Amino acid sequence: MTIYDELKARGLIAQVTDEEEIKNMINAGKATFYIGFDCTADSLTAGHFMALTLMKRLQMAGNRPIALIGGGTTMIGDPSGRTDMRKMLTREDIDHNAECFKKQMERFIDFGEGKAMMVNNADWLMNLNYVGLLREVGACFSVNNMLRAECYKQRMEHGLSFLEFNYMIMQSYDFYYLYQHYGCNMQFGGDDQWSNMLGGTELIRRKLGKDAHAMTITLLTDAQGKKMGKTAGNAVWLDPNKTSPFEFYQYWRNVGDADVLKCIRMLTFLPLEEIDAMDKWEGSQLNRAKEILAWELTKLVHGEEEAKKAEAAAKALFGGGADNSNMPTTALNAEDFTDGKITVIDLLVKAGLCTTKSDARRTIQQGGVFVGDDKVADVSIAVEESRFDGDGVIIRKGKKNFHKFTK
RNA sequence: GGGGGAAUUCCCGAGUGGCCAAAGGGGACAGACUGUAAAUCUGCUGGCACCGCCUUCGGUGGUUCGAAUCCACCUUCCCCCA
Repeated sequence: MTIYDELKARGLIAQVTDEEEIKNMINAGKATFYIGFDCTADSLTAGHFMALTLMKRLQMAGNRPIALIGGGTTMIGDPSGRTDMRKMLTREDIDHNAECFKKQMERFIDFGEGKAMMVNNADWLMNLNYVGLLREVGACFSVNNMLRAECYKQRMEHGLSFLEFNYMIMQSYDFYYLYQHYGCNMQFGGDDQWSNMLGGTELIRRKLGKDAHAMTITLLTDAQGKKMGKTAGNAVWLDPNKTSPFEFYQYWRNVGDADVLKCIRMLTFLPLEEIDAMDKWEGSQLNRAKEILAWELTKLVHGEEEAKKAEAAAKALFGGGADNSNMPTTALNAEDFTDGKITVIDLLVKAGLCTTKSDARRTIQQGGVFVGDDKVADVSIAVEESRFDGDGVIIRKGKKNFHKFTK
């Protein structure tokens, strides 16, 4: 099976500029393509992960990826699909974030000799001269067309600043620049980037009279149409310090029935035949598919060692096993106790299971807290210091949140 | 440049002098039912020393016994005219 057919079979392709051209190019391993990543935070997210896997798939097929870190474009802020303006980041923050991105990508993509490269658009965008840029590319953009672009739609209702309006031009310039300096003939990106990407192919055509191509990746959405890779508004991070491997594993272990196969297909490297076989699974059988999904992704992102631990911890908690050695754990010391005791409320807050004492109190009142196997019946209950000896005490909030305390 | 309007708790959005920690919806969280799923139902959703107290309604000052509500100035945004 060719790489293009595989991408298609996995449901990864959303839109393409010229299917035949693109198919031939990537199947032959002739493409030098780029994907841009704006560094708005200090870690990549599950959303970026899909782009990285695509990069890897194409790399394995012999194509040459360019990972573009958006040190320059992040100074502007992409308005695509957003209802409000992004917070302005300082140059220092952006540089720091770019550095973090770089480290995470290196673990995933082989940047060895001639295999792939990484560039930062701050290197060329930051030195642009306003009038010079306007004269160079300004005439190639039609404001009429730009205002019609899908990516600005939402912003036309709430207001779009001139700063952000220029984002498309910056991204187009990137493509134009990479085409000339690195022979980059294709751009990939999330489907929300489509209009920005076309800006680039258009610019290349007008300035250089050459064809460059663009292809977007299907956005990973759940059955309700919501973007996946987020919990309660927070991203699922690839940085283990921001989202622990266990939490990461649990996120995928908990996806809805309707979404498991789609996720496996789009995100893992399992052979398609194997996935097609799973397609027949139904009902509680799908739990097995969820385990596979969580295992595969955790392994890819955090390594086999961490994936094993996360899986073992999950089995211990939900499957009744005894191994709880990998549970998030906090060690208490003498100051934490008053009169040889510590209240359950304090434990909940300390563990981060509850954000405030009021939150902890409420959760207890609703019967959602357990110490060991015992339901906490009253908000004033405290735990004796001696119980923390040995294996420690496991405190649970709701069905899925655990924390172990030791001394 | 001129005129009009808006800013409320995680989000949307009611609230025009005391009955406001602030309606309603969404989301989140907890309970029941389950398969660590979905749907559904119930509870809950500022903080704390929790029958009480404290801090919030873009910002700063003011009027008043009392302000999310009135006044002044400021900031940001939207709309119309140029």
